[in-house]
Amino acid sequence: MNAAGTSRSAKPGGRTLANDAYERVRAAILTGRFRPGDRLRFADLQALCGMSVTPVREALARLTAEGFAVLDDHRGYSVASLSLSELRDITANRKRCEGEALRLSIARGDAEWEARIVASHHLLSRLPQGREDMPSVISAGWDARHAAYHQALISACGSPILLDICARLFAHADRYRRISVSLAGAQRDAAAEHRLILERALARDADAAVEALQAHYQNTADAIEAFLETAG
Amino acid sequence: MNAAGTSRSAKPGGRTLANDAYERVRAAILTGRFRPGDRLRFADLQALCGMSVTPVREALARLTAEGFAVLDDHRGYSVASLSLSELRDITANRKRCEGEALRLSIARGDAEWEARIVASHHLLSRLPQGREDMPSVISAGWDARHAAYHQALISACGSPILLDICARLFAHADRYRRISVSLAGAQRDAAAEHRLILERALARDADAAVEALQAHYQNTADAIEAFLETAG
DNA sequence: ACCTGACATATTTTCGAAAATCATTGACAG
DNA sequence: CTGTCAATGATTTTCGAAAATATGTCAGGT
Repeated sequence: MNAAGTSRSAKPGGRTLANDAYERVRAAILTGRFRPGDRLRFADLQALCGMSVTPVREALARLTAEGFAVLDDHRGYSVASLSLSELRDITANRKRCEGEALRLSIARGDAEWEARIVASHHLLSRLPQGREDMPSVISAGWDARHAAYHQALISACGSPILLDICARLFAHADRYRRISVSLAGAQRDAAAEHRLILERALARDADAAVEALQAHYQNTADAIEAFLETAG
Repeated sequence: MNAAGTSRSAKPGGRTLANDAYERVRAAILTGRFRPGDRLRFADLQALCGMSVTPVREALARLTAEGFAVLDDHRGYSVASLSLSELRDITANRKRCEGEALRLSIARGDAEWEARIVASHHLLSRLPQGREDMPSVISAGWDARHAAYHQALISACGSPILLDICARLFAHADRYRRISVSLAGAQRDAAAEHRLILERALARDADAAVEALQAHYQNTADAIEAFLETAG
């Protein structure tokens, strides 16, 4: 019996096998290891996760409700595919929703919120975004810190529902970004943009901060668009 | 073999038992027949839907991802409970998201969009919102037409993601409304507000139409709040 | 060559029971 | 009287196989 969690080897991720399957498949989709359009056969996923069909089925049901997988009745699940129009739709909604959430956070955030965004930005700035050698290991840590920084920025908005909407939009947008990075190799350097957003948020200049955040998302989307048009 | 659908008696709703269970349980939650906080035992739902545990489990996984049920690992599912703070959060986000969607629809909508909102409003106006006698049958039709009208209003916004967000917010808000109506008995008359929104949308006066829509949602929320504070 | 239909295969969907986990009860010690 | 702990019952979670459905193949006719 170790201190944290149980001693069972079969449930690394969550408290149930279904949770474990959910986290594994979700991570594989978001990182691009399961590619857009790929079929998600139960036999494969059972072998991969080392469990029966029931928990896998539950995991795919959740992922489908979140838009990461699609189900064709009696024909099986597959990874949700990418499209230029969806990327643009995600980006537009992200700019609107996260922009509003940032504005609220700047209006309502206290000193602890300031501490959260300073700390999470520091962690992010201390990590290279990615390199040609060992891209996977480094980028795994960077991806997590990048998501944590953006979450911290809007964490004082006071609306759990808005936070949930933003989290979902971020996850979908990040899938586009990670897949285009992993396939294109190159990626742009967003460190300056992240710093600019932080400075303006700390200065409580909502209009300027929101403008910087929206420009950041638009720049990211433009880079992905360029990739999708050539390789997609 | 009849023309539409299969001849199987076991699948009235969707093409699979899991779809059927999903629709049944969802409807029961949204109408308030399954009350907030109620436990959702598999034995009960299996008996109700006439199927085994697997499809029921899949249905509850989907409903949980949509926020209509909550899961406590190894302790079971239950109907999501209501709270004053959540009602206010839903209302604020609804005003923001649907307001923006209506503004986009007014800017982009063509003649077919106009026809949709005129037609759906006509259907809605031809039905009494509810009466003391026979409330359930009448209100079932009214609820559907009410949802259809609000969906039509924003149907030309051009953003599938925004439409999805609005649909989810509407469903959650409508659960609050239906439960408060069914428990309080009385309900306010929103016909004039619906007509005002339609007129301003047809006149392409976006600011005025959005203002009327947001006032409509705020008035509805205020009535529910009054009920929640007394009876909740 | 091309379409049709029956057969065989692959895959999903569902079931019924076993295993695992949680909640409750009641005995017993402090 | 109070708190701990084991035994019991209720419920969730998972499994392995059966049933249902879709997909692919191939012979036969036009």
